[in-house]
Amino acid sequence: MPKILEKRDRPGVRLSAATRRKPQQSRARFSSEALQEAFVRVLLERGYERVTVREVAAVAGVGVGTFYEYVANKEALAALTIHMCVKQLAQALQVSTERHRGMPRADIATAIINDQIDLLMGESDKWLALFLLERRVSSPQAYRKHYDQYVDLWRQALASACDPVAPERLDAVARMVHAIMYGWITQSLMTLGAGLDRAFLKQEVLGAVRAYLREA
Amino acid sequence: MPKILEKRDRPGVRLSAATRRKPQQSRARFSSEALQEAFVRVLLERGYERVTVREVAAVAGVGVGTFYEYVANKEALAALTIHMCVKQLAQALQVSTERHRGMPRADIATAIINDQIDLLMGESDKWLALFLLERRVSSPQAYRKHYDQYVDLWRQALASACDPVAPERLDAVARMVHAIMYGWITQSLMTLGAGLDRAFLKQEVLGAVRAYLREA
Amino acid sequence: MPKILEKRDRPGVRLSAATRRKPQQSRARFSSEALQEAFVRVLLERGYERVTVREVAAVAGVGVGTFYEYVANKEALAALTIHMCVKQLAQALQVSTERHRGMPRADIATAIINDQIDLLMGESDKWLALFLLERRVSSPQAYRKHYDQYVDLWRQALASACDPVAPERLDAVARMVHAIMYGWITQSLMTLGAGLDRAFLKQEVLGAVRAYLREA
Amino acid sequence: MPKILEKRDRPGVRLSAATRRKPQQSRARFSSEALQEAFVRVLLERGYERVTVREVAAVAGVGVGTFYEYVANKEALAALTIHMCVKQLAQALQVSTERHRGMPRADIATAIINDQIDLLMGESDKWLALFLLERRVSSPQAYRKHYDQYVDLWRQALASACDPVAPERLDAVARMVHAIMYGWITQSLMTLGAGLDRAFLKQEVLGAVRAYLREA
DNA sequence: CATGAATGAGTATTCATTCAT
DNA sequence: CATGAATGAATACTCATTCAT
Repeated sequence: MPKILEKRDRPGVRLSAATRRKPQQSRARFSSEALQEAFVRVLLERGYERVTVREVAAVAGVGVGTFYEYVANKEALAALTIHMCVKQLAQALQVSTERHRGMPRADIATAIINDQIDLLMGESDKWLALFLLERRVSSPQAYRKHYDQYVDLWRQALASACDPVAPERLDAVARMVHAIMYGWITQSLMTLGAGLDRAFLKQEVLGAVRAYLREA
Repeated sequence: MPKILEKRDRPGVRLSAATRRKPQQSRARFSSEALQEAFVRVLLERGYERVTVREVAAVAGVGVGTFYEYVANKEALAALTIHMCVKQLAQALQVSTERHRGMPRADIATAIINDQIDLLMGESDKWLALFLLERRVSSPQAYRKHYDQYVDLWRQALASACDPVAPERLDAVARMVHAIMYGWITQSLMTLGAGLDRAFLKQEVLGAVRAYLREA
Repeated sequence: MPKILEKRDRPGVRLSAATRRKPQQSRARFSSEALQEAFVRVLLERGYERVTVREVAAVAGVGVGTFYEYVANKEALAALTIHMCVKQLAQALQVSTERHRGMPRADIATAIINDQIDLLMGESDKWLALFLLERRVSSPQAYRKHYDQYVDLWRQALASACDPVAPERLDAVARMVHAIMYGWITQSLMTLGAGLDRAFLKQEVLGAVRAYLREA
Repeated sequence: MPKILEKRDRPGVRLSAATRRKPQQSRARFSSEALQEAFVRVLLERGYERVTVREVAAVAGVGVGTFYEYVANKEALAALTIHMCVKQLAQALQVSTERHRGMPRADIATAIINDQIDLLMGESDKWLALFLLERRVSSPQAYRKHYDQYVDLWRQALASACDPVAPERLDAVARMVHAIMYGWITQSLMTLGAGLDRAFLKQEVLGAVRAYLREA
């Protein structure tokens, strides 16, 4: 593409050359993952509005065409990225749940909450960006899908306790526990920033959830 | 010199003629309000992405130029619309708060929650659309601004009870109560739709908040 | 016009309030002149592209409607402004010409050139702006009209000398003298800026014109 | 996903179909040149104000996107077009200059002037359009850049004569010779139209320049 | 499999101009 | 005679996506 006149730096290819993978470098095997990573990187740098397919591809070290070889489109990559992260988190919590099977519901909840907050706050920047992203792009349907997954997690957890919640209350209680937990974390992240204190986060939400469960 | 070029029905203005105000109809006095209303109407019909300035203006019964006479741009109208609704709601709750000054904190909380849910669910379609809109367009800064307003409301409410929360806990408790309330409502609205049962909503969240306040 | 949200400073109304005439202030009598002055002021401040009718009207201390009461449109005001300045200059030179009637052509030319350069360089900023403006807006027709006026001036001057140019050469010589003079001044103004040395300007062009006339 | 919405002939693309290149026709290699050519064509047809990116692209046989792939924007294309033409002309004159090195300054000047007028008047329509265009769009900076290039040409030419201009006068003389030449040609073109007589143009300006050089 | 040049639909925004008061 | 609120035509530009190589 022989440019004659220097165009002011074109939007969409603004990332410093240093951050782009060299073309031809080993990518191939997991281009989808590479694209997700690249997406998160660019997302953190610019915010969703400014993310361009060109730049994500460049950062991932592939051509634009290759981008579409692995991902249906930009929105799909956003959804996929969110989905994979959320799924990974849910799986980790699943393990946590199973390890505490048979214990009192308060202890199970405590464990899940501690684990979740540790997991999220360990990469708080990334998770904040993901929450923000989800707000922007996620449809209510997609939102609901993820949401139900977590509610289900709580349902299982609360049912597996030695002092299980009454079956007819299980659904509502699981929803509420998740609402408290998820609401508290996302809202705190958004209003207090990614740098907030992990201990504070835990202590407060544990207080609320334990109080609720005690009376549920 | 306004050209009278024949304009076959232009793409981008797809709203049925019936829904547009006749031009020259009484406007002028409250164009900003008219634009906000029109915005919500179009938002409900199409979703934010599909909202065009042209259509909002047409529905409001004004010209595009007039749109920009009253609103800086589309995004600003979205922000303004959210802002006005949220403000109105907060003011209504403020009144509610003041009416219950001096009563036990549980009663105050109950009143606020009941009022808020009634207010929201009375126009649940609109509020769902607004929540969705806020998710898409609101910056963390704007989010925080609204958020803090509500936290403040709770702070005042909890401080005005005959059994007030300990001052050193007031902030954290206010945040948590709002997190539970706001998380529960928005998440329920988004996952269960605008048609959900008002009584269920109230009963569950009252249970949680009261339990929390009892131990706070 | 009740604005609810502060719009970032609207384009078109950017001039500091101090520079605007108070409305209702004595204008009336010479609105057209006031508009021309205002136009030049705004032109100098912003460049033609950025001149808006709104601002010119504001600076002139009249309403937009009044602008159109006195001037057909923006372009017409530009043309009028140029026209009036050029005309005034030509008239001044006319006087100069007549004062030197009957003298040798070299002396007449010297006088005209000296006068013209003094006149232009006395307000070099304004004239540079006007040249620039003319370049941007003037049609070849309008250009030609002004041009011919000056050629005519030279024709009269050269014919009125005690050693007049041969009648069959008069036209061509007048054109050329004006071409040299006008080309030299405008090109120097544009490439060397409004701050250039008046003496240098005179000396060089006098040398060229005198040499030419000697052989014409 | 390019929507295949039926597009009745769109307003804003008014060029007769016959003049548009077939899409998919050989382009690619010289899109920038194709765009410049197309630009000149449309310029001649409509005048700068009426030139639209859409039409230039259509005439060049490329899509709008491709336009922006090769050119930053409309104004940049105008500047580029002027720049390339001026540069080409200057190069041709450079050659002419070098061929006459060592000859008397009058002969060198004569050669350059003859060549330049032949070159310009060979495509007088195009050059008139370009002069007009430059008037409209060129910044004083861009103007100066081109101007200095020509002055430099004259400086070299006058210095390479067997009867060179005194070094301390070289600059001023080069400026003046160019001013006479350039002023005469552009002003004649603009006031007398593209159809003027080449011989007349040459004869007059040669007379003036030779007279000047004789005394310089 | 990878590429990236070419594509064009789609929309926000400006500002000169009008005309009811 | 003056006003300025209302108007809407008109156009540049972006960037996701395709498909020939």
